[in-house]
Amino acid sequence: MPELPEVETVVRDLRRRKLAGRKIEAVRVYWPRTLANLAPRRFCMLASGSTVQAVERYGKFIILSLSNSRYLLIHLRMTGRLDLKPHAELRDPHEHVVLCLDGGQDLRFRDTRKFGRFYLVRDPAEVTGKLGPDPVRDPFSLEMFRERIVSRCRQIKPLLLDQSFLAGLGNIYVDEALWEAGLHPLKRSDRLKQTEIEKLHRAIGTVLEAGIRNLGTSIGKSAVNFYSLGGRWGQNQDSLNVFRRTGRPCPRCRSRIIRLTVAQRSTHICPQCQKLRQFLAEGGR
DNA sequence: AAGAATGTTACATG
DNA sequence: ACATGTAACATTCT
Repeated sequence: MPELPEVETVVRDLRRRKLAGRKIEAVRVYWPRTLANLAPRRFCMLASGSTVQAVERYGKFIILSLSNSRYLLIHLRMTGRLDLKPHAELRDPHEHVVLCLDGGQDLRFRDTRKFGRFYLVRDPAEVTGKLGPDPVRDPFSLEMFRERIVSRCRQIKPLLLDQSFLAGLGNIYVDEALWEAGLHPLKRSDRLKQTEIEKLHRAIGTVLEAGIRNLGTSIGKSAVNFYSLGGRWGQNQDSLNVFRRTGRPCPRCRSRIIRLTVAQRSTHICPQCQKLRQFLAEGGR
């Protein structure tokens, strides 16, 4: 269930495994709905015979540029994974799309919940065009961030999860960034003070960089977990401060972490460090 | 055994 | 138009 750092980890692994330069010789589709914009026939026709030229990322999308001047955008959604395996290896029942590459390897897309999507397009902007800035790829200036925050009147957590506002954050890193910044997830964006916006801006950079450095967050085992290529998992779970740590002490003040639901998502906060109405706790005025 | 799971979107309502 | 809430997608795990 990858967010920006997990997707970045997959992209780096694909580069390291030299996906660029390989030719797609054939395509097998076992779950057609994975293909978001094309029927399997057309997808196979267009993808087969082209060579992967580069592997990029925007937000949570993996972008493969192909030699036929088309782009394959892959979104892993909740349980999508990519793997490079020998062509001869038996297909896992959850592998829904297989790209057969030259050299005898397959790029296989495995996705238990089947939410992941492939887009094959002429222009990646057809897919990424409505996304907000990517805080790692784009220059992520405080000024621009402040402008975007203040021009909306929304609860801060759902706003940060909104990919058209900012591309790449998901449930884990939003909870972590809000804790880092000391902000309650229901705080309204237009009521954030300059210092709070600065803290949040810095916190987003910090948690994403840590996630990337730690090769992603892998909580638990089995299908409900993040794995990069070759089934390798990340280390960021050991650095989480609040996410799925209900009842454990806040690393900053030792209060017990609590769990609430915000925008249909489980949300973890320190009730002491992340107060909704700080002026009440500080004794009024 | 109901509820939750690291995501997105369509639809409804205010 | 904008904000918010709900259901749906599909499967596995707790």
